Amino acid sequence: MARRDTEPRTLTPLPALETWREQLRRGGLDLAILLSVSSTARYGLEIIRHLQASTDLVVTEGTIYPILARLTSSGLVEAEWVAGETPHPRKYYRLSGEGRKALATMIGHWTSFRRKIDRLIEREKGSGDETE
Amino acid sequence: MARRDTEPRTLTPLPALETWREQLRRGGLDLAILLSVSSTARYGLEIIRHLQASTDLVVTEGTIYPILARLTSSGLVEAEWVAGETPHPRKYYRLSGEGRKALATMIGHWTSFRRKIDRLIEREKGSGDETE
DNA sequence: CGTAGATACCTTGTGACGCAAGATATAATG
DNA sequence: CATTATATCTTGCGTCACAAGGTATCTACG
Repeated sequence: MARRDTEPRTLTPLPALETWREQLRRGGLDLAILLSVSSTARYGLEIIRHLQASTDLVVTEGTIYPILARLTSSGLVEAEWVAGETPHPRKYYRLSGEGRKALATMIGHWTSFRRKIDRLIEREKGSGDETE
Repeated sequence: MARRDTEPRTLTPLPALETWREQLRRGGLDLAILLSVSSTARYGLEIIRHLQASTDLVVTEGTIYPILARLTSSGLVEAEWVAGETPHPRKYYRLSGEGRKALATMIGHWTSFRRKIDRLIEREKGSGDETE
């Protein structure tokens, strides 16, 4: 447990930009996690490592377990304990049937949302934004 | 004030998908609003109409005024009252110098984030997701 | 004058969320 | 027994969007 003890815990009012970045992430986390367990069953820490390795998204334990619990209780993923094969039991999560439908819907929403923001960026970029 | 009185106010536990959609929006709202006032000064209700017209993003007054206040107090936009020319005074918002820098940074973050999610979707889509 | 309607801005109350930090559990090693 | 490594879960904090309701100002009608 000697991991993050060099940082004195974020007490600053967070310079507005940092807070925004965190906000942005929030919207994608559920989607990212569902995608992580969509083709293979994975356990908690494995999901964290998978996201980090494949997308650089850094998710901590305090973040992922509440989300997994929420996704489980709403029926989008199913959890199963697997013990014996590893030193410590692991809880594997996989997408449920309902989750698969939800995921398809979410991907649709994501695509639509992404398009809206991108369109706005392109429109405003070329509409007189020259300040120099 | 007879506008939204047909809907009995959302009391349902929100079927998980709805909550998620709202979460996703959150991350993009600041960005969308900054973009709205980046090339032209606009007042509150005008921003709402502009976003609706150009991107279908529906933002209500209860949402936009707190955000504008936050963006103003953190120095990313500047506000100016304009009275006399219209029946009712309007508060025009425009991007500040600092806001312009922040906007550029945010666009960078947005692009990077979007790429991560898109990559994840493509990877998982083609990695054994056939259930039929 | 009164009041009704339109426009515009702002505030309050509610529920939800991410996350750092810490707690808990298990098994192997010294 | 203590430590280390792995793994899951919980608590406390600050933050946010948003529906609903409130305020202020001008015009129109009688």
